[in-house]
Amino acid sequence: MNITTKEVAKEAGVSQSTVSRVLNSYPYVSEDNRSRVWDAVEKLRYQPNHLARSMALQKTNTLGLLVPDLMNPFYSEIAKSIIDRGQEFKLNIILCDTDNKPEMQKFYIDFLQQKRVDGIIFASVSLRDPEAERLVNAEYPCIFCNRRLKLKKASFISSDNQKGAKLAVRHLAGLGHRRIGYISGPDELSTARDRLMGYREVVEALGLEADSELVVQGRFDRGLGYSGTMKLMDLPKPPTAIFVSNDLMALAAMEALMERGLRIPEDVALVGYDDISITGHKRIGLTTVAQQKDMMGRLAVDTMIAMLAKENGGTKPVHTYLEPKLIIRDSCGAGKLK
Amino acid sequence: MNITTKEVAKEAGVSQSTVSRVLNSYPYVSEDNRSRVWDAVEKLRYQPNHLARSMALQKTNTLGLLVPDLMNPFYSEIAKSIIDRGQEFKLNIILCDTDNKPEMQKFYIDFLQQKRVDGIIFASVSLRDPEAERLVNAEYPCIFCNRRLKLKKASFISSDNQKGAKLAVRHLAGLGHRRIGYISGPDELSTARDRLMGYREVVEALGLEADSELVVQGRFDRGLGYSGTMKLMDLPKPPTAIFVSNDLMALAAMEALMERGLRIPEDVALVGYDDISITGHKRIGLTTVAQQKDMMGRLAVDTMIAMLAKENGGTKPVHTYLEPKLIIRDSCGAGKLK
DNA sequence: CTGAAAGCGCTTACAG
DNA sequence: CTGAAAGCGCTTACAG
Repeated sequence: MNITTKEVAKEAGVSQSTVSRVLNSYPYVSEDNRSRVWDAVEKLRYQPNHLARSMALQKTNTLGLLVPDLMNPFYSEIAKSIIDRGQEFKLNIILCDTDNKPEMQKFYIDFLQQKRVDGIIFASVSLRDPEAERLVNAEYPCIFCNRRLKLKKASFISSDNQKGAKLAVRHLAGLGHRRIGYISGPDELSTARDRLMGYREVVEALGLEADSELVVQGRFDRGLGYSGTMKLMDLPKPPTAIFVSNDLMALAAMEALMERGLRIPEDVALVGYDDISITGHKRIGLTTVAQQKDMMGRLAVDTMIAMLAKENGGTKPVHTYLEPKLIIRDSCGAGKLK
Repeated sequence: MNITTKEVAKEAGVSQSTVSRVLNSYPYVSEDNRSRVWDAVEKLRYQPNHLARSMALQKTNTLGLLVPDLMNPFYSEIAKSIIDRGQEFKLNIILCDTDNKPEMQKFYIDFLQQKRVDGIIFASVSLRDPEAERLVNAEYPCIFCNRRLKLKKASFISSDNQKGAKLAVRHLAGLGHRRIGYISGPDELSTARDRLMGYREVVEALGLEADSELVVQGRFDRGLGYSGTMKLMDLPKPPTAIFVSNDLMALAAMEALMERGLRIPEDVALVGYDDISITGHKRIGLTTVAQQKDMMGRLAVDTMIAMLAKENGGTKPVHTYLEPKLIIRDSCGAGKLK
């Protein structure tokens, strides 16, 4: 069925070794043989077998990518960026959606290792992730993208989430808000934890109201954005502004506020996080903190390539924090000033 | 570095053949040997090498999936559905985003073939796609999902797009609209062509206004939704309703109308297609035609599995049209009636 | 510059 | 029930 180098060799009247050398542009092959091989390749429509090649080379030129939720546009953008960047370097990406489930993550890690990927990029990890830690400790090539691992020797490319949160809260405070609610993400994720720290820091620094019930625990999914908002607005003294730790929840928060008949930003100001593309829609106009998603993906790939280049580690881990940026739209109230 | 069956065999004191038999739950192995092998596997943390296995078996248990645009939530949902369904059958999916570019499609087809995937699911194909046709004619296992190929012997799972468009246009007509604009997709795509046919059929059947300038050519991306709407509203006699052939463009159409100071649905009614999740947001409220995305993905996988099961084709191609469903929200004007 | 041969890590007739 | 051996399709020292 499939053509092999053996057939090509026969057709070209050379040995398999020579075919292989031509295919891999090995320098010392006579021009004559070189062109005969290429002719045969074309004539037979030869397609190299990556499996066999990977077997012989002991590397697959393939990376695994673990994302927690492909349905979240934030992650489809990250994934796209990683896939595109990988392709520039002829690196294939196997994309796996862990659905935020640790057991899925474990399943996919095993799977990727069995596929003998050259390394794994995690966008799905929690601060303390035993499986991921095991890999890092075993010197298996891993890069953490967006979410980082607590483990110091693990390399990551992340946003400066603490700073992002600070931008958001300071902005709200600057607009006169003293009582700012916060809907957080799962505490075991670095992104959620860092953003919460940023929020708290500004609340303290600026002497904003700091009742503990102003912070509600979310889960980075739609549902919690809704119920969290309801909970905040049910407070005896509800906040005048809400900062939501990701856009998906902020979108739901917006709906919760609408359902209550509250106007945004007049009654409650709202700020999200991530800058997924729909937030810029005129009907939405959500003020949010943008992350350099594309850069994050690119750097994750570049860092992985660097890691794979040095034979056996020895190199220092890379810890990169990308600059976040506040995108001011209508939902915070500042947009109206213009 | 990596443990092989050889090591496991040695550890268990049996031959590689026996290890292989145990690993693949081959029936005739003594209980004794069986447990020794499993013990060794655990002790050594053996991970089978899929590459070698695929080489020997001449199948990879992997499918390629080509989507035209991962950034469109419609396709990330399709992809998720296919990946999830694949996993239930231990089929791995390599997801490739062709970015709607034929040359990318060609690149990925080659790539997937080199990876020796067992088959390819196309969600990215145009009606006349030479590369895809070549594969189908060569009896290479292909399933077309959502977009179909003109070629009769190709199997596809698609929505009944003609019917979907008819539902939308009839609904608008039922609300009293006689002059309905239509923003189409690229003519070479089955989805676009079928929807256009549906639109035309209803326009004719109901004797609606049928000026040719009521139909503008779009490209299934945001930009064209915007400019197409502008073009329609610039008409000497603009339409009172616009049907847009996908939600991404409809979202942009919404913005274009807002920019013009036109109210939806009071001044212009709007209907989209796809029912991507954001259209249900309270701030958006876009009436749209829902496709059975999840079912489409599942069936694509199931059909592929059936195709792979029968040795050499001979079986008839599968042509499945899934039922679309009109989701009525605010943008068409009917929502207000309640 | 070139070819024969071994090896990558599995699976599976074949013979016992 | 079990093992030795060949084969899947490449690559690469090794020897010429």
